[in-house]
Amino acid sequence: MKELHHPAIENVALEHMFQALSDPVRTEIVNRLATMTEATCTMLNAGRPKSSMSHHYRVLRDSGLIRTRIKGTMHINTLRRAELDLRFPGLLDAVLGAIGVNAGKEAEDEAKGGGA
Amino acid sequence: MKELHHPAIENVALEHMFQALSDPVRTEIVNRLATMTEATCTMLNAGRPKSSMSHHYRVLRDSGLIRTRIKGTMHINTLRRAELDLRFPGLLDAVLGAIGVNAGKEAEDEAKGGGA
DNA sequence: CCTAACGTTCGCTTGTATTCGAACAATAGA
DNA sequence: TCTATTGTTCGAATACAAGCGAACGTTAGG
Repeated sequence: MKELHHPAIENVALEHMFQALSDPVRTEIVNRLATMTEATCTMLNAGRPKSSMSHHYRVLRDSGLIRTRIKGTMHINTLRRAELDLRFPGLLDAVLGAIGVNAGKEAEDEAKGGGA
Repeated sequence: MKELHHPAIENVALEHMFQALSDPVRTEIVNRLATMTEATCTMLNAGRPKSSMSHHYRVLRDSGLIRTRIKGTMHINTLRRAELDLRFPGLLDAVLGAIGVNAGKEAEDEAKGGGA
């Protein structure tokens, strides 16, 4: 079993978290994980090549935002909610809320023809 | 009077904000502004060359996090707290709290010799 | 053992950020 | 007007991140 690396919660750096969240592909992953609680990589690959997505999972893992556990041939991803809430109280909830707001706005923009 | 550009609050994108916050120099600026309410650029330049710092102010401005108003020869920076709280309720407070936690941790690490 | 499925890792290209000196613009004061 | 001060802008070097095909490793099933 090939273990993947996850930083200890005390070593999670705020800057790395923000960096991880600065890419729309990754905020979308985080957003989905927030509602689905867990998901395999293929469930989250939106038609994109897997090498690209694997890169994003790694960034999210290294930043401390998600945890990936291996079951059979597939990798199951979850948000590290409880741990993160201990480390940075209230932050993840606020971020998830904002991602939701942002996602809503993007949908609006698209409806107005701004996203096409 | 040379006006600087600030995005309208509706056009502030979450990803840009996170990107702006992904650099320790900038989180420090934000952290200081959170306690000082306002500060000129020289007050925030920690011995670094001003062209570098000016770049960071610009990133923070473009991301929507700070506002710079010009008074005489100096530029006075403030956080766009109220506006941001309307756009992403609770986010900025959580971020400021986290930056504080992070800053505290870094001070600890340094005391332990990890930061040298 | 052989093959298919799931993701990671490698190597490369392209694009974007950071850094900093030097030149510039705007204001204040002598 | 001349000079000092405050910050921005330009330009170039360097470093970092995204994207993707191809090769690889691991597990499941035949």
